Amino acid sequence: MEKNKPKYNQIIEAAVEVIAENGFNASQVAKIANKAGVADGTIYLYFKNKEDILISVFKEKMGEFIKEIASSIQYEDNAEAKLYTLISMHFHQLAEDHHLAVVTQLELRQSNIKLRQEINQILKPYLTVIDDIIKEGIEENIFRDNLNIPLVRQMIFGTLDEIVTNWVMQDQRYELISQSSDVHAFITSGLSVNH
Amino acid sequence: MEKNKPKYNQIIEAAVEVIAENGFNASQVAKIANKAGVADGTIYLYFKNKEDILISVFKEKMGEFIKEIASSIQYEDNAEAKLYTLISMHFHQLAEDHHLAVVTQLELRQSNIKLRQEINQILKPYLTVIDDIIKEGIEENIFRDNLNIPLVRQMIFGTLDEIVTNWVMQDQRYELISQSSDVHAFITSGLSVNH
Amino acid sequence: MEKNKPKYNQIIEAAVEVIAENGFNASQVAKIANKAGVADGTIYLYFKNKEDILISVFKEKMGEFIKEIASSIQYEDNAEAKLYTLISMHFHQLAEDHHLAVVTQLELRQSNIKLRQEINQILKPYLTVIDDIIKEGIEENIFRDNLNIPLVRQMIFGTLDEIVTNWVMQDQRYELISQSSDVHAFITSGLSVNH
Amino acid sequence: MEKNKPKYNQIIEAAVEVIAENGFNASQVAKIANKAGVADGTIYLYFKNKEDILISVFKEKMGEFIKEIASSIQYEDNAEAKLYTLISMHFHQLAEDHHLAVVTQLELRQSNIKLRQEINQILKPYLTVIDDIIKEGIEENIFRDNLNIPLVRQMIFGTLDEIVTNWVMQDQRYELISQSSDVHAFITSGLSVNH
DNA sequence: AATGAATGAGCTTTCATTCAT
DNA sequence: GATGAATGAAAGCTCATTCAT
Repeated sequence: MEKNKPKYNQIIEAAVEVIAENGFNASQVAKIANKAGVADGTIYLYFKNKEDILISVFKEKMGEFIKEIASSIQYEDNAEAKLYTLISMHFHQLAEDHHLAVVTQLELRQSNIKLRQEINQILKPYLTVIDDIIKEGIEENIFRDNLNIPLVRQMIFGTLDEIVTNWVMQDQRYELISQSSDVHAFITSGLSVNH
Repeated sequence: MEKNKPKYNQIIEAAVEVIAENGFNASQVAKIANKAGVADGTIYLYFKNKEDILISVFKEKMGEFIKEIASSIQYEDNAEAKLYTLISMHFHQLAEDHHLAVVTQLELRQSNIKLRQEINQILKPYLTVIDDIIKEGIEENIFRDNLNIPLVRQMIFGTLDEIVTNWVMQDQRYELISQSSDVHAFITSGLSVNH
Repeated sequence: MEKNKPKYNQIIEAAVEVIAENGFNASQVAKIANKAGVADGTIYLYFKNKEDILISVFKEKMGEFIKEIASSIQYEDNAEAKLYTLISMHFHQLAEDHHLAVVTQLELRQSNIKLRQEINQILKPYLTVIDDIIKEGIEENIFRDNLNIPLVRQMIFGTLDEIVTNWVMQDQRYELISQSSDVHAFITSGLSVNH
Repeated sequence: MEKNKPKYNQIIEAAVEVIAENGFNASQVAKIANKAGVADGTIYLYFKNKEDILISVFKEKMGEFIKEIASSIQYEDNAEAKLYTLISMHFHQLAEDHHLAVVTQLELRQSNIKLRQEINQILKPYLTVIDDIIKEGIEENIFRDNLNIPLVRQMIFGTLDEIVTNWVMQDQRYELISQSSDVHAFITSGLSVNH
């Protein structure tokens, strides 16, 4: 897969749009090809099959998503600040890109188990970022040192994910980003050492 | 929909098994009919279409799920105890029913948006139960009084849901129920007044 | 495969016609279904897949072909007479059924190796009939007793098959059946004890 | 068709190998180009289309095949000896070249009628060689003078062809060349005057 | 002459749903 | 009410061929 070829990116972008507009099951390869301005067969020069398009969409988009967050938090100097940045950037990036939000929160969940496991692999670096913040908080003596890290990570990710999914399912009728503070307060309360 | 007819329940039970065993996409109406011991056409005497089977499955199973929890928490006498019971029963019921856990956490998510919105409607009573616990906690002066209730509810539900989904996707290789205390501690720390 | 259902036979007959008219490669399932007067999907109630149609066509037709020959030769009372009947009936049956001749001599040869091996299995009973005639001729002291039976059988079958194929490929412009005597003379000369 | 260019022959040789290894239907132009070490498009500088490659393969290979036989028999001084040489060389050449045997006996038969008619044209010189032997045998008073020459030629060619095809389809598990004597004996008995 | 990226027509098979019995 | 044979629309993928470079 030659990712620097322009057609590769055309197809990825077209796929995001088509999936967001038509839903996962109604996203025929022909529709994606048409929106990308290439022939059906061209898709198969860049992707192994339809599933490969979907995985690649998620990989590319999630890669950018994580990179943005990772590069933003590196300048924050404690775990609480990093967590706040992670939460607000998580909300921010999805609030900014309507298609992406629909695709990640709703459409990609409709894939089969095998595909979801691949998606989980792609998510791992993000989960590692969360883990690292928790560990740093423990070292900084901000968070309790008896935390079950995988469990805490699931709680954090589950919270963020559910909030975004709800927001998307309610047609994004309310302000997502402004909830960052409340969410951050909730999570840090749950993790903090009792002073 | 004549729900007291025995065939209705046969079909519902068959559907849960077939979906759990074959996955959402490979759950043909013919397979469900076969497992239920009825003819394909008979399905359509009890359900409008395939989607209606799935919604009904979720409605029936979720109804029982919520009823169990609601009846258990009514005897607890404060919000923290109720929350603990809700968490442990949530985990308990899904840990006990392997098929149900797979169907609710993985398979039903593969449905389209329209179906998922119907599922969300069915979930509402459960979310109301959570809301009521939060409100009670505020009244009892156990939880802070400035909580954004819908947001808190999303965080609680998101946390529980993500933890169960993770557990199912890892083939239920670890003990789910024993995590109740940690999860309860995390959530109540996030909500409590005194820290 | 329920062979007494009328649709099964409709499809077999339609398949022979469609293959004879359009050739093997241009014989779409849709064309066969159309000619048989059934829906495309109905084909798959009676046949596993397209290849199964072709094998079944050959099996059914070859079954009749062999049965006719076998029942005709049983009343002949020596190997030479039996061989003559076999030759003339072989020619006769294919000369009578234009579609069948095209399908067996030309179209079915275009199948892949796997299919051809299945076809060879179906042919076996016919080859056994030939073998039995040779053996009988040896016992009757009409044919030489040092014959390599598999080789002789291949020579007989190869001769008949090539003659029919030539006749079909030349658009059946000459009389096939009338060649029976010459062919019979050639073969028996090759097999006879030298008197 | 510039047949003396090296790429022409590279493509022909590659085609024989690819067809023998993959079967007729799985022999994509791209595979042949790849094995020949040329670009897909280059194929079309030397051949009109895919069918033209196949016809050319047969033409080239059959040309050599016939030339070998024709030059060998010219030194034999009677029809019986010539026939023996023809039979043994027919077997010998195919037994020596595994790929060629598979391609001529199995794979090229899977082509459509039009292609097979072209192949038949290419075979004509070989059939003429057989005809000439028969005529010579009649003149030499070795063979009967009332022979139907085209029919006899079909019987001879059909016999040889069927024997080779059988041998190829049985994975060449037995010795082909050693059958020459039996086959020769069978055929000459069928043709000879004196019995 | 040579390349190889791009094209797009073409076809088997599945399965939710119907309806005559 | 119950059946299950029949329906037919729908879509992913392949591959021979082209043509701009």
